[in-house]
Parts: sequence; C-alpha cells; structure tokens
Amino acid sequence: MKPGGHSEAVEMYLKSLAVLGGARQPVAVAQLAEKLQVTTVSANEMLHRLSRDGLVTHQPYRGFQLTEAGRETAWDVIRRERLWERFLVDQLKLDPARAIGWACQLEHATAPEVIEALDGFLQYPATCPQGQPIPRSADDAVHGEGRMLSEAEIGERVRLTAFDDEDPEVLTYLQRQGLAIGQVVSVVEMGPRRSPLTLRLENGQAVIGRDLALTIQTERVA
Amino acid sequence: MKPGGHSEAVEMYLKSLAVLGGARQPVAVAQLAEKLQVTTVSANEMLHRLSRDGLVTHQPYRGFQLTEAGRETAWDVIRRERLWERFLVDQLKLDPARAIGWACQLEHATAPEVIEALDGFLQYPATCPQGQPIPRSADDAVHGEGRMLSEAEIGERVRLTAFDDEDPEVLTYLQRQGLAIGQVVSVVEMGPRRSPLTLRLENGQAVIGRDLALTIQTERVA
DNA sequence: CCACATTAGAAGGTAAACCTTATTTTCACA
DNA sequence: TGTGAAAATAAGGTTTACCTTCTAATGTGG
Repeated sequence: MKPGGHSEAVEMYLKSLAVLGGARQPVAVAQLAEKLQVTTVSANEMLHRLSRDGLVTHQPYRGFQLTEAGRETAWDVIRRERLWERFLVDQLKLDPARAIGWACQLEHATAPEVIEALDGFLQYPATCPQGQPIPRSADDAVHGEGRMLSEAEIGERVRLTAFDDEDPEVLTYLQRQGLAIGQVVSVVEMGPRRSPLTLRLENGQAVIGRDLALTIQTERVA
Repeated sequence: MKPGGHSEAVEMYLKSLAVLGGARQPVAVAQLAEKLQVTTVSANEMLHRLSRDGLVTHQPYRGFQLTEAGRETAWDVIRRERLWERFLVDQLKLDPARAIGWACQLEHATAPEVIEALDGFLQYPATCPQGQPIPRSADDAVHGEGRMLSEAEIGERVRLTAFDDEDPEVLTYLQRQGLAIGQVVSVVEMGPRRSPLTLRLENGQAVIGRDLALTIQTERVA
C-alpha cells in the first residue's frame, strides 16, 4: 500500500537522517529523537530495526548513518516533499510556512508515477520554496552549500538563498521581517558574540538574532 | 497527525459505507469486508469500534449504516478523493483508470486547507473523471442518478454520464472499447436476459456484457 | 418448519511503533 | 583518572488493525 514499500515512520527516520547528517556523518540518536518527537528509547529501537534491514549502519556511541539503500529512499522522500511544497506554494498559493507540514503528509502517500508527473507539471523546479535543492539523481545534494548569514561581514551585500529551519513559526517570523528567498540584504550592524544582526532590506530594516542567522544560507552579491 | 482526526482505515470503512449504502440503507458486513479485502471478522470488529464511536449504527443481522457524524466524514473523504482524481487526470495527465488508486492514497493525507485550495485551483469541478459527483455540502449526492445503460431501449441514443465500477481493469477495458464519459452511443442490439449489448459509437462499435452495462450511468439524448 | 448459509461474537495471536522505568556501558573532560 | 552525562540495553506495556479458529444465534428459502 505504501508507495515506496516503507512505512511512514520509516520514511520519516530516513529523511531526518539525511537532513541531519547528509550521508556523510553519523547522527546521534538523541538528535533524531528530538527531531522526530519520540523518546530516545523508541528511536533506538527503530534505528536498530532499520539497521537490521540494511538501511542504516550503527557506530555505537557515535550514531547512525544511512547506507546506500537508505540514502536512496531518503532522497526520494525529500524529493517528494519538496515537489509537493512547490505545488502547494506556487499553484495553490498556500502559506509557505505551513506548506512544509502539509507536504510532509502528502510525501508518504505519493506513488512514483505521480511524483514524476508532478515534477514535469511544475517544470522541474530546482529548489523548494525555502531554497533547498530538489534532488533528482542519486548524487544530488539535499542541502544548500551557501555561506551562513552569520558569517557575513559588515557592509557586505548578500542574497538569501535558503532557510534551513523548517519550523513554521520561524518561517512566519522571517516572512514578517520581510526576509524572503532571493532577497538581497546588506549587513548594517553586528555586535560581537551572539548579538543580533541589523540588516538593510530593499524597503526597510530587519534585526535578527545570531542563532537565526546561523540557519540562513546566502551567496555573495557582486 | 491525520488531517481529519480519523485513521486511514477508519476513513476507508466510512467511505465504503457511503459508496455502498449511501446514508439510506444499511450495508452488510460481508459486502464491506469484500470491498475492503479483509475478513468478515475483522470488518465486524472495526465496525463495532465505529459504532462505539458514534460513526455508524448497527442493526443486527441487517448491516451497518452511517450516522450523521459518520456521513460527514465519509462525504469529506469522497470529496478529497475525487478532487485529487481530477487533478491527477486533468493536470498531471495521468491515466484515469489508475488515478483512482493514487487519489485514494492522497485522500488520507490531505489537510482541509489543502483540499479547499485544490478545489479552487481546479475551479470547483462538479464531477470526478468517472462522472461521479463531488460533494460540497452535507446534502449533496455522492452518487449519480442516471439510468443504467442496461435499461436502454434498442435504437435509443444515450450519453454516458458515469462509471460506477472503480476497478482499474474494468476502466481500462471501457477505455479500450472507446467508451468515455460524455460520449453519446446508440444501442444497436441487445439480446434477451444477460446477453451483451452492441453499441454504435461516434467512430466504431463496441460490445459489452450486461453486467458491465449495469454499472454505467446514462442520460437520454434528445 | 427446519436446515443451512449468513451473521455475530468469543478467544487468542501477530506486527508496528510507540511508551515508561530501570540498569549498564562508554566516552569525554575536568 | 575518575565521574557524570549520553548512549545502549532490558523488560514490560499500550493501541490499532489485522489475522485464525471456533461456537452460537438468526432469518430466510425450499
């Protein structure tokens, strides 16, 4: 019944593993449990099941990491989610901040034929509304590579390329501040340490905390 | 997590109950079990759970029937399914015969906001690709009311308005025979009893069994 | 009117994915 | 190098939705 042959729960674990660790580094159980809102014991149990099924490998006291097989499924799930997001936002004009959640429900119920057709319908978009890449082949990235906004120099002009945080509240907040993907901003002020950044936008100003700036990818603007 | 608050299984039971019995007549457990491909014992168990939750009523040795509450959910599920079907067929250009199955997966993963937006996006279609009505308010029908093709007279011209059978094989067969919703056909020949009907189409002829003709709704053509 | 098929219900079992509570192992760091 | 936090394992429990096997009730057709 499940399109990919894996349960919804399994797909969520694999997706989170991919997002948190790419396929490079192992991910700590606690981190995964936190993200999936389950206890570490539950996560441990499930991860061992995935390990038994050859979808992840386990390095004790280090974490779990996707295998080739696991990565493949994870990529697919991410692809489905991000395509649905694009559809919900671009075609149905729904709020991007909330679209992630809805896309996440749809992603588990989408047959391969449907997702291929959707991809074509949307004309093969490169990224989701948050700017994250939509993987199409096995070795595509699932994560932008941009420099974080928190690394910018004072006076520098950068373009916002991706938001890493998926929390609807955070995304709504950024929206309200006038920050959007593609937007060019310049850094006006930035105190030492963990102090907030002041940005000049096309029309107005915005102040955002360092922690948030750490989740915003950028690229240099000429 | 589930959009409507009911599990996928519950939604399937309610939907089937609506399709098989409307909200008028009780449906036999065996019939439901057959449709859902579970044992009668399982169906019985589940139906009692639904009864306990006030979604259906039970008339022993007669069957189960939707309550007001159950009907509301059933309508909603049917609405979601048929809107997705329209999307898959009209926008994604997928095969109508297989779209039903895909829509049935999506229907359980669709939030109200999404379905409303989809409805608007599709410009409030009146029917699904098989010609069945898409309910929008509590007292809309979920079933066409057309006269069955098997009731047609020899020489009569009728327009095909809905296919009641959802089996992909059957739908593919009809497609191959050149029968489509909206198509006008005339009955050329029809033997007695259960013998097949011979139809004249716009371009060609088709012969279909009486049983199949019993699942095809029509309307008179002037 | 009675037998037989349908329907109902009882008892017990499975698998997935959670949970809690408790104990043990390991790593890192002070 | 010892200790405390993090990680792992153990043991037992829950819910949902299935399953099988068996028995009991019922209503209708011959």
